[in-house]
Amino acid sequence: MAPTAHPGPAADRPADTAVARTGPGRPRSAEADRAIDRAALELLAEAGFEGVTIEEVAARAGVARSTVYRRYPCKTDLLVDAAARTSDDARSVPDTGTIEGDLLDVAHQLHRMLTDSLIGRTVPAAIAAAARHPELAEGHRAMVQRRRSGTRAVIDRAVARGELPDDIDTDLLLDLVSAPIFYRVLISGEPVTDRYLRRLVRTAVEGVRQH
Amino acid sequence: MAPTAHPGPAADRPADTAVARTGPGRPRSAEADRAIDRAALELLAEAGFEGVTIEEVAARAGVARSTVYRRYPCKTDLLVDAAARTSDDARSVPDTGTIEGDLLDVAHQLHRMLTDSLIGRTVPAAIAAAARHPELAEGHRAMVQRRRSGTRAVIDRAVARGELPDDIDTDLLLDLVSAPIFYRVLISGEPVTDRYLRRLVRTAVEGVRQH
Amino acid sequence: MAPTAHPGPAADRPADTAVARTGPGRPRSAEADRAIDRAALELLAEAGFEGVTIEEVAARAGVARSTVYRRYPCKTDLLVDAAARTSDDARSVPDTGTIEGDLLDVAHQLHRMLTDSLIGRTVPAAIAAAARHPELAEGHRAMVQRRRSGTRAVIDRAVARGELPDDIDTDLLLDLVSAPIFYRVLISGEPVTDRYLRRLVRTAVEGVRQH
Amino acid sequence: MAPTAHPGPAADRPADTAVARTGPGRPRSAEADRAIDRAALELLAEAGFEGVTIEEVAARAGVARSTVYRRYPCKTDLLVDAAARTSDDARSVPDTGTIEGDLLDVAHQLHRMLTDSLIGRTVPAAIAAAARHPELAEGHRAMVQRRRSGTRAVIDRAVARGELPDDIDTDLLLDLVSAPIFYRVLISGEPVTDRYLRRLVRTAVEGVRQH
DNA sequence: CTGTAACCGAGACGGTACGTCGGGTCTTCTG
DNA sequence: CAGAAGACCCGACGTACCGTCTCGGTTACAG
Repeated sequence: MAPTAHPGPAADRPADTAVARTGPGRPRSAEADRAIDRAALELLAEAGFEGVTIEEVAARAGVARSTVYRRYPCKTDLLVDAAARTSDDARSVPDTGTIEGDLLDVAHQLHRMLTDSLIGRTVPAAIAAAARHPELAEGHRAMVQRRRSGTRAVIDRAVARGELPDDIDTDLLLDLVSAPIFYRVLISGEPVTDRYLRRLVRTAVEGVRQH
Repeated sequence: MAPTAHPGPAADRPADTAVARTGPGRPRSAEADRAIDRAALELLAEAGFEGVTIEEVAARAGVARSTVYRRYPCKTDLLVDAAARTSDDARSVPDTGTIEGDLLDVAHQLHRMLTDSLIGRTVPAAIAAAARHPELAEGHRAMVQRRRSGTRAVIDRAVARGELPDDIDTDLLLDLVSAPIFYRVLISGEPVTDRYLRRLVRTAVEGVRQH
Repeated sequence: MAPTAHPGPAADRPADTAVARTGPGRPRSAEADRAIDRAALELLAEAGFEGVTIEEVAARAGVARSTVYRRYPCKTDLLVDAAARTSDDARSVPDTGTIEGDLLDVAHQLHRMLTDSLIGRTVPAAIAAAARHPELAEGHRAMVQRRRSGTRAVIDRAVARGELPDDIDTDLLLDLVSAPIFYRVLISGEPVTDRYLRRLVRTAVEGVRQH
Repeated sequence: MAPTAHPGPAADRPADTAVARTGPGRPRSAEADRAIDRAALELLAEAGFEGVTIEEVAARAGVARSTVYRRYPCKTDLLVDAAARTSDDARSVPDTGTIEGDLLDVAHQLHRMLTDSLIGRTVPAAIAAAARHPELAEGHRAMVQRRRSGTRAVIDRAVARGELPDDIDTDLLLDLVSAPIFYRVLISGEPVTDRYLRRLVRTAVEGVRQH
C-alpha cells in the first residue's frame, strides 16, 4: 500500500444509526455487512494488516470488490470498523466472593480471549497498525477499557467489602494483573499456566495491599 | 506483497561468519551491508512493516535495488536480519545499592529503549510479524532475554544481600516490572511517568516479598 | 526477454468479433486499443522488436502499463496483433492499359510501402521475429498475399487482353517483380530508382513471355 | 537492451591482425576466441538478436562472462564480428559450360546457404539489426557482395562465350536470380523447389537477353 | 403498478511495488 | 597479465493489488 495519509474517520453509513433510516433505493444487504466484517477479521488474524487484501476479503465474503468499497473508503477503515463493531462479547464480571478468586477468573478470561477468540488474534496486527493508524488503535483500546471497567467493578466491590484498603491504586492493580498476560502471549512467548496466573494474582494483590 | 509462505530462515550469507572467508569474485560491500540494514530499520520504525519498500530502502542506502535482493530474498528476510543484527547495545546493569533503586533504573532503561531507540520502535512491527513468522520472533525474544538476564543478576544480588528472600519467584518479579511498561506503551497508550515506575517497582517488590 | 516459448496464438479478446458482445463489467476502451496498436507499431518501426518496451508503448499511448498487459500477455503478442490488425490499406489496383504500365505502378507502390509506411518499416523486425514466432509471420504473409492478389488480377487482365500468353507462370512473374524490390531495400541496400523499376518490369515481362 | 547509440566500430583486438603481436603477460586463448564466436552465432541463429545473451554465450563457450567482454565491448559488436569472421566458405564458382547450368548451381548454393548453414540462419536477425545498426549491415552486405562477385564472373564468362549479349545489365540479372530465393525463404515462405529454380533461371536469362 | 434511486456483480482504468533477469562495469583471487 | 567468479548499478520484465470508474442487471420503497 502506498503510505497514504489516512483520509478521514470512517465509513459512509455508520453502523450505529439506530433505526437504519431507509431512503429510496435498494437497501444494503445486512448479510453482506456481516460477511465482510467476519472475513476481514479472519484475514487480519491470519495474515496481519499487510496480508489483508480487499480482493480476498470480498472473495471470502462472497461479494464483489465494489461492495466492500461502497462501505469503506479504504482497507484501514474496513479493519478499524470491523474490529470496532465486533465487540468481544463473551465476557462476564465474576463474583466468587474473594478478590483473588475474581481476579483469577478475569485473568483466565483475558488469556482465553487473547489466544482463542477472533478479535484476540487480531491484537498483534492491531499493535503494529496502531503505530501508524491511531484510529485503529482506538478500537482496540476501547475494547481494553471495557474489559478494565468490568475488572474495576470487581476491585471496587472488594474495597467496599474491606478486603482491600480504600486508598488503593486501582489502575496499578489492573496493570499488574493484565500486563503480564499480554507480555507472555505477545512478547516473551512463555507459557501462561493456571499456576502462573494464581501466583500473579496473589502477588499483585499482596503488593498493592501494602500502602 | 503476495501472501507467500515464508520460505526459510534467512539471508544467503550469514553475517556471523567470523573470518568472512573470501571466495573468488568481488566481495560484497560491507558498507552497503551497513547502509541497507540501517535504512531498513529506519523505515521499519517510521512506516511499519507494510510501509517498508525495497525501492525506498535501496534509495536511502544509496544502492541499487538488486544489491538488496542479492542479500535478502524478500522483504521479510531483510527486516528479520537487519533487526537481528542490530543489537540493542546501549544498556547497563545498574548498582545503586538497593533492589528498588536498581529495578527503577532497569525500568527507566526499558521505557527509553521502547520509545526512543531505533530497535525499540520496531517492536510493534516485530510483534505482528512474529504471529506469522516464528523465526522473526526469535530475534526479538533473544533481545528480550538478554535484557532479562541483566535484570536477573540485579535480583540475585539483592537476594545475596538478604534484601529479598531466597525462595523468590524471579521470573514473576521480572514480568511484574517489565510487562506493565510494554503494556502501557504498546497497548493501553497510557503515559509512563517516573511516579508510575516508582510505584510499580515498589509494589512488585513488596508483592514478591510475601511468600 | 526471457527465451520463453511462445504460449499461444493471440490476445484475450479477438478484434474480429463482429458484434463485440459486451459481457458484464466495464467495457474496454476502444480508444486505448487504437492508441496502443499505433504506439506499438511506431516503436517497432523505430527501434525494432528488441527496442520495443511495454513501458514506452504505454507512455506513448497515454495509458497505464497494466492496460497494455490486460490486452496482451506479452510483448510478442502485442506486436503480432497490432501488426495483424493494422492492414496496409493505402493500395490500389492500377489500370493503365498495358501490363508493363500496371506492373510499374505496382512496383512503385510496393517500394513506397516498404520505405514510407508504418507497416512497411516493421517488415525487417517481422522477418527476424518470424523465425521464432511463426504466428507473427502469418500476419505479414497475409499482408503480402493480399498485395499479390491485387497484382494477380492485373496479370489476369493482361492475359485476357492477349497481352500475355495464357500459359504464363503467374507466381513466377509476381516473384520477379516483387522480390528484387524487397532484396534491394532489405538486403543489398542498393538504391531503387525509377529507371531500375522500369528495367525490372520490362525484363520480367519479356522473360515470362518466352514460354 | 537500452537503445544506446553504438559506440565504435569493433573489438579491442582486431582479428585480422596477422601476427597477433604478443605483448607481455598471458596471451589470450585462441580456443576461447573460437568457442565464443561459434556460441554467439549458434545462439543468433537459434534465438535471434534479442535472444542472444552474453551469459548464455559465455556458458556455451565454457568461459567466464568477463572473457567475452574483454574481447567485445558489447553484444552488438560480438555478433557483428563473429558473423564477419565466420565467412561462408563453402561456396564455389561453377563451370558447367552453359550460363543456365552455372546460374542454376549458384541458385542451389544460395538456397542451401540460407536454409542449412549457420551463417545463413543468421540472415533474418541481420536484416532486422541492419535497420538500426548500419555497421552490422556492412558485414552481411560484404558477404552478399562476395557471393555476387563469383556469380558476376560466371556471367562475364557467358558474355565472352557469346552466350549472352555484351550490353547486358549484369546487376539486374544477379538480382533476378538471387532476390526471389531470399524472398521465398524469408518473406513469402513458399517452397523453393528444383523446378522453381530452373524456371527462375531460364526466365531471368531470357528476359535479359532481349535488349 | 410503476418509477427511480440505490444496490450488486463484474471488470477496465491509472498507479505502485513486487521479485526476476540481463546488460555492461568493476573488483578480487588464482594461474 | 588472462581468466574465473561474482558484486555493482541500471532498467525492463510480467504479476498482483490498490482505489476509482463505468457498465448491465436487480431490488424495494414511493408516488
